Amino acid sequence: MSTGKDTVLRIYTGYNIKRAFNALQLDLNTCLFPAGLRMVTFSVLNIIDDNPGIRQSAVAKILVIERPNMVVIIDELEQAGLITRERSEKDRRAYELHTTPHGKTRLKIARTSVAEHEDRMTQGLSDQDKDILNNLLQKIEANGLGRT
Amino acid sequence: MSTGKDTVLRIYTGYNIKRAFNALQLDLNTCLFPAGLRMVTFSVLNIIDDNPGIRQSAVAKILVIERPNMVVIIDELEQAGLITRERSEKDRRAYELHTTPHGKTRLKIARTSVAEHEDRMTQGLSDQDKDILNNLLQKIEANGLGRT
DNA sequence: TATTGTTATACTCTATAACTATA
DNA sequence: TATAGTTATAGAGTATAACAATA
Repeated sequence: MSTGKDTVLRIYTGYNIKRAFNALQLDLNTCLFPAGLRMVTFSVLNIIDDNPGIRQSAVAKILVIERPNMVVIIDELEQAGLITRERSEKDRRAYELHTTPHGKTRLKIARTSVAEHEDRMTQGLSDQDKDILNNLLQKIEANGLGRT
Repeated sequence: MSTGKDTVLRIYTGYNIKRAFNALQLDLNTCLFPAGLRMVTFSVLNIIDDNPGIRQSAVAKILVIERPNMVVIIDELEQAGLITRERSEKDRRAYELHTTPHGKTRLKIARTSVAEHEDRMTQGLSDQDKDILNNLLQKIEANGLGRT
């Protein structure tokens, strides 16, 4: 049946997730741009700030990023003066990552922008709706990871 | 507060959507591989089958794909013998796209695989849960598109 | 002039193999 | 031998500019 629309695909949860994610990512990157961050650098900065001294490989594991790709992300954050990379005393192969004061300030600014972005993207959703949504999304993720 | 996890990011709907989407896409592409399709070619084939004679630019608009990128996707589907590309009589600039019998057979097989994939990914979700999820995702998408 | 499809191109994201230095 | 970080590289996916044919 011809509809001229994407009705055939709207039955799929996967399609709806992709469309929502694309719209959301566009808005997020726009709102992070003034802070000099992207979705991935914002995520990494958050993880480092929440886990002082964490290693690159641990960040990579948490965010499911390949280690080679993590290197350039860490480079970018270090060169921007947002994090420090210091050799571990206990394991001289590894680096310990910390947010700088500048990084903490930047993170605070970025979090404010992201909070506004989240409010904008979840307009019309109640707090209960948001909880339900996050819960259902995490169930889907868990169903997928069970297959890895 | 150090948790060693991604708790700081789990408060964001955007992060949960990204994680769910990544898990879902991995599973989908694996399940579409035997049918010789990817997420995007499956989507395009569905749109063409649902809208016989549709133009490339219309498919691109529906799926939010740039026209130059659509060309190679249409090439791929045509070379696989799944669709035909015929000059429009009414507008000699445009092509009219149709699924071939082979394309319809392939689509049927792929839809069965994708249905299994969707069941797998939404395991533990009731029919009502799925409706709620799709509804909330479409609201988020609409909130984003309002900003374009 | 504007539009359809195209080519060329470039930039991001992602994934793998192989190296080094340490363990 | 295994691991942390790195380099090089290749494949997707995505985005823009400019062109030919047609409207």
